Amino acid sequence: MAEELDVRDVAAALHVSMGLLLRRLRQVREAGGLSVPETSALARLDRNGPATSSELARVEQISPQSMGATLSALETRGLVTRDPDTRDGRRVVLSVTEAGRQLLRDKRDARTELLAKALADRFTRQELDQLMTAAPLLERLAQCI
Amino acid sequence: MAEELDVRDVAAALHVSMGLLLRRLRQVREAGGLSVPETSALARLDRNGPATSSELARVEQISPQSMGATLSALETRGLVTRDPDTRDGRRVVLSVTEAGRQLLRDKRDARTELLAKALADRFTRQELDQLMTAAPLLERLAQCI
DNA sequence: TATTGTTATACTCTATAACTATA
DNA sequence: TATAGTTATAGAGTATAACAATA
Repeated sequence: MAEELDVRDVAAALHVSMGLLLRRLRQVREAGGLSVPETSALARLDRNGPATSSELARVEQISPQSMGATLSALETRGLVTRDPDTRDGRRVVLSVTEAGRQLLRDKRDARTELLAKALADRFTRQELDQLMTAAPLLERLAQCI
Repeated sequence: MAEELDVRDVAAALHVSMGLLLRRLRQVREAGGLSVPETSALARLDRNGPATSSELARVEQISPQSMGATLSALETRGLVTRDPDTRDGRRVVLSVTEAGRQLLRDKRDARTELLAKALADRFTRQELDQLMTAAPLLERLAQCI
């Protein structure tokens, strides 16, 4: 009983604080910066290697149509390329370009930089460890709901 | 040096996993349920007591206009009331109604329930403790960026 | 002048539906 | 028939700008 209540408290606390944090982060958009879904899709493509739009939509938990729009925006900016699959005419494989990789590596994602700065300035080493421990748990949580 | 890189890793990991989780949560909307910002505003009003629209907008990190729209929706559903401040004609004080309190208490927030269920089913006691430790840190992070 | 709140408008992200092309 | 992708349309959430009322 007490345990179940406790789980609900964890859920509520996480829900509220993540919502607050992401609302704040979404507002950050430097000139030339990427939107949240663009950043997420590009980073995923970089980490996991080439993939189709449908596959990306599945792992990122959005509709194929939404992912298509996001990828079109990235392609227009030269950050990803579309290559038709020669063995299956329906498939189009997306890859990160050198420019896309550069953008990810050159610490130019304004949101992540903002977060990093705040973390460095206002959090102790121990607190950073605690957040680092929580991050993969949050990702796992997203995948199992 | 190594430490600064580490902070950036924490930031990136948090950013990605929170984005994924919230995108997933936003899709959950039971009949009669509240949207994410509605839930957040109502819960805030319940925790902190009566407040004006501007005050709520500040703590929730959205524009006064957006908060006004959210509160109108909550008022239409009878979950909050608007009371003019007799000493300052500009101010309108919002309060949670009994129905609003009931809705918050009766564990009827589908998103938080979904989270709680996943947490109870798939996470160990230790992992729950780690997430509980991280929640207030995330909230603090939201407030200082 | 400064503050609280409202109205009008537009942009971003996402969804669903309908379609084409390929398997 | 089933799958990959595109196009069209709509809705939610948010922003900015302009305004009215009050202090």
